[in-house]
Amino acid sequence: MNLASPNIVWIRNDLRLNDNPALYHAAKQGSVIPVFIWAPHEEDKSPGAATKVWLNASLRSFQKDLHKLGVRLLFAKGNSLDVLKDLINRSNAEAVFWNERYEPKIHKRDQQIKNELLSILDVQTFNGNYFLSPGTVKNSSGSPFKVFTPFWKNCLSKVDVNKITPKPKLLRSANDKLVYNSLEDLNLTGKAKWEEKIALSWNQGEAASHKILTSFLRKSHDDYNVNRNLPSLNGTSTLSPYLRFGQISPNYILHKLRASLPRTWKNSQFLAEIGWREFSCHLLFHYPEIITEPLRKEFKNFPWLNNKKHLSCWTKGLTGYPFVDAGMRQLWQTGWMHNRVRMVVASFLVKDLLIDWRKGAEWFWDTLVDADLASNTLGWQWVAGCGADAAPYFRVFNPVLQSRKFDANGKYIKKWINQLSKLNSSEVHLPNQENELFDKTGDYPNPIVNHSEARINALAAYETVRGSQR
DNA sequence: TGAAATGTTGGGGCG
DNA sequence: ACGCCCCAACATTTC
Repeated sequence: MNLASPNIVWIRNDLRLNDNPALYHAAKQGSVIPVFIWAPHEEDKSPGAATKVWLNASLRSFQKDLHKLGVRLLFAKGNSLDVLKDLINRSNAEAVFWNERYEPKIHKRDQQIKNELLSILDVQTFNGNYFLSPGTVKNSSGSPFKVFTPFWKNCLSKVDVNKITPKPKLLRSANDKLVYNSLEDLNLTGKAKWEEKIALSWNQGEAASHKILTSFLRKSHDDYNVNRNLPSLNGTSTLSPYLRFGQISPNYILHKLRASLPRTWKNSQFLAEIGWREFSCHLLFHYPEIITEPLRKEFKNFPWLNNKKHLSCWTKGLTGYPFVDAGMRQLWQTGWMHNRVRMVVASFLVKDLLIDWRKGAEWFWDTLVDADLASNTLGWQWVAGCGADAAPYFRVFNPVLQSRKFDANGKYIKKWINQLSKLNSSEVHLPNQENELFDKTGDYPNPIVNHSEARINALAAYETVRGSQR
């Protein structure tokens, strides 16, 4: 251990000090050089606009956190291997540490980089962002689970509940002279108003995620099963973007949950939702082609309509179904959408409009601050009925009934659609039906499709899939 | 982590 | 008092 031969910590989706095994072990073995490399061309899918806004703010925050512990976060752009090799040469590093990622292309890239670097120096990689490494959860016949419940049961039986890596107390800086780029040089954000608005509507740091978790466990977890479905409340944790960038880890959440509910934590529906994130990651690891292909092959030739005008109405929140439009506007304005509403807008796109789930996944990928390749892909396939443990195709959400059920007084709708603010709770779920409401709703559009007709069409399309299955 | 269509039941109006 | 019908209300089946 000496300052002349430091350890490089390759920072990726792990912008945290707590429970960060790569950072911790590097620090334990000597001085550290943390580096973030912007290489969007190496990703399975180049990060979307909203994620870049989040990433930008988060990197700034993490830079500060590291600085407080005595080290500078380096920024670079280009090919990851080239940057790492250059940094190794210039710093005389003796080892490189990182926390693993499991998206297919990235995972393959990392394996290649690891092999390449191992001929020069020591490389240590860790599973820091999931409970278990993908590939280690199999059923009795040795294949991956395709149904959530048995997967999760198996997961819970294997997970090491005490596995949490301490926060390093002080980091020894290796070399202050090394400079690549500034955060601004990475050009993650422009000066657009929406970018600023999204950046300001959140507090992106690791510390913020801990506050959110603490407050959620104290105030909201008890009523989670009911309140998580009501988008006008803050019944969900809103931790998704923090999990996406590793500002908080599943192990850390589990650690706090167990402290809060020592006897009943295993039954937590909230924890199960983190389980779905795990499930998605493991499935994508085993079936890399599902980013673009349906997991259930019989959906390969599904007769999507892909009406461009309809797609455009959906993205803009102009479908004429208030609950759907409110969700799409919340997404556009904040980079986030309540989970219940995500299911409804997704069902509307895929089933009422018969637009390919991949179009929806693209839009979410670009607009969600928590856009994660595995969760996004599997979530959309689930709604479309072609994924794992998927909603049966004949389960078609009625956007008006969902609205009445989960936003009875229209509070959520009115928050996001100004034109509907004057309607009472019986009018707000489906206005503009050839009646006198027109004066109250301004230019809010009429429904672009009739739901009951759309439902019949969707079921007919499903028949063709069932036919090809035989 | 649906909703619509269809079936069943039982109370009450009424001839 | 009785049978008949209507139709909520609930249950089951189907998509």
